[in-house]
Amino acid sequence: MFPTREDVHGIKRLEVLREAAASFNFKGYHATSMNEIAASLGVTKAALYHYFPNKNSLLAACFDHAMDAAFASMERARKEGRNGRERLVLTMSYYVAQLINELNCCVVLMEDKALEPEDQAKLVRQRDRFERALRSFIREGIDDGSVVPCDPKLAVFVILGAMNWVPKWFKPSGAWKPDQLNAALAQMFERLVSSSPVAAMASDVGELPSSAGPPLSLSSLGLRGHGARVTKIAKKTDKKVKVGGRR
Amino acid sequence: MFPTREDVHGIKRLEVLREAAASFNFKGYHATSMNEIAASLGVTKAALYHYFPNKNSLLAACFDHAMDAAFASMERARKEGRNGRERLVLTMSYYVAQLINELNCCVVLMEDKALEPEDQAKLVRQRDRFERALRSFIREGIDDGSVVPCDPKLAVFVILGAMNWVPKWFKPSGAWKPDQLNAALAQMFERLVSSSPVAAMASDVGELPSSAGPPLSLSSLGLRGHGARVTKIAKKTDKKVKVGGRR
DNA sequence: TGCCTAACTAACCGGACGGTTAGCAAACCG
DNA sequence: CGGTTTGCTAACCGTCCGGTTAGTTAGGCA
Repeated sequence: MFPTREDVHGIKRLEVLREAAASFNFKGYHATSMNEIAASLGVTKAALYHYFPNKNSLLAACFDHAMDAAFASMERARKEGRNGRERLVLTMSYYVAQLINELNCCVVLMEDKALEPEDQAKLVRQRDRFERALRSFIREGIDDGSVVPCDPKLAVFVILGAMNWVPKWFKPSGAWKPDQLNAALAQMFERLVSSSPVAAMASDVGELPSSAGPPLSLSSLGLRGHGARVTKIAKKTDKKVKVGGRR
Repeated sequence: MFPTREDVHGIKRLEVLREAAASFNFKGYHATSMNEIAASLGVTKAALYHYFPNKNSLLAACFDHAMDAAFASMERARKEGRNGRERLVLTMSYYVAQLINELNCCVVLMEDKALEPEDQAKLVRQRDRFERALRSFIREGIDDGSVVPCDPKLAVFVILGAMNWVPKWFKPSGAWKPDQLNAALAQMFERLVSSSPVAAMASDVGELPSSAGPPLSLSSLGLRGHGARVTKIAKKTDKKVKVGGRR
């Protein structure tokens, strides 16, 4: 027996979650009806209630997933980054990569007010912990000289804002490939906080590596770039997809 | 007769709009009921329909207001800015200042999918025009040397993301005053795109000018900062308000 | 004073949506 | 094969919400 029954259940459950996450991201939680989610999956509304007890738990599961990805990314970045700045940028990079891969979209961090009080409290606790950790990366970076002196709270807000805005304009099926988005965002964040910002950035996201070597290796991100141009790599790759990356 | 009847009507209408904008911003459009808006204003739901034909037109009016502010800010910045970077940063600065003053909150640019098709089309047209103009500020800046070579589209997305995230953590009644927020954001954006980024930023937003001189003069923003620190100005001002600037 | 209109309320309507229930068909298990 | 569980559907229920309507109050104006 290849897939046991519980396996199938788990897989379908994840499929429901992905569809819900995509819809919540696209139209918003309250504007998405259970009927719509079900119809997108080719089932009826009642079927969804075999996998989630109610609509709100679906939203809570989205947030859970996102926060898990966030902390996993941070752990990985903590090990691999060699200073505060690298850890900060890598965290964001791994995070967006993971969310784009696992859910078909990326972030969901809006709509937190739609959660039940207990779920909301849990999310707030986790998110605060995450943001505090990001801020400490900044402080760490200021101390080790990799980050420019700045207000850590504000810097983190600006970066998170740019992150959470991504779903509004980026579609994995668009002209920019996920890896390019990722590299470009990292370059931006890098420049925002670096004590020695790069003197030039990719003048076209299409010029950034689409999937070169080990995903998101430090070198491919152009970290430690300083004066050297990082553009002109992988020129003219992946320009075929025409489905608009925007609207 | 001090206020004519039409004046009163207009004032009350604006009051309705402010309340609606605040609620939409805080809980989201679909999560806000007409009853709630009315109750916050001390009237009944039906009263609202004397000022707006339906709920959706309320949302459309919010977007209209925001886009008007955006274009007005851009026009002002176009005249006052001396190069592409200054025009870009000033646009954002004036924009957030105007929205915080007029509506009690700032931006609303999410929830565009909740608009009626025709309103949505109008918004999309306006927003595209605005974003294209911002991108051309970037290109202009790259040409005149004030902006680092980069992908204009991505840079604008990052900046807009940071802007539109502001309502999630900033409250005008919080510990950070609007002017401080404004100066700090400008400093961040400045650094993000400048061809010669400042070597250090305010390490605490509280250190930034709260309301010094003509609002948002270029000098007070630390534009053209380069190597000189702009912190330590107006130290220890406005630290009294205790209402949390977050949550 | 008396009329008219603007401003507002109380009560109601229809529809949509979250969630439930009953039942059916297939798969699993002895 | 027979009984039980699982996965799902069709139909339904209660509630909430956007919007309407009828009616009341108050101010402007002759």
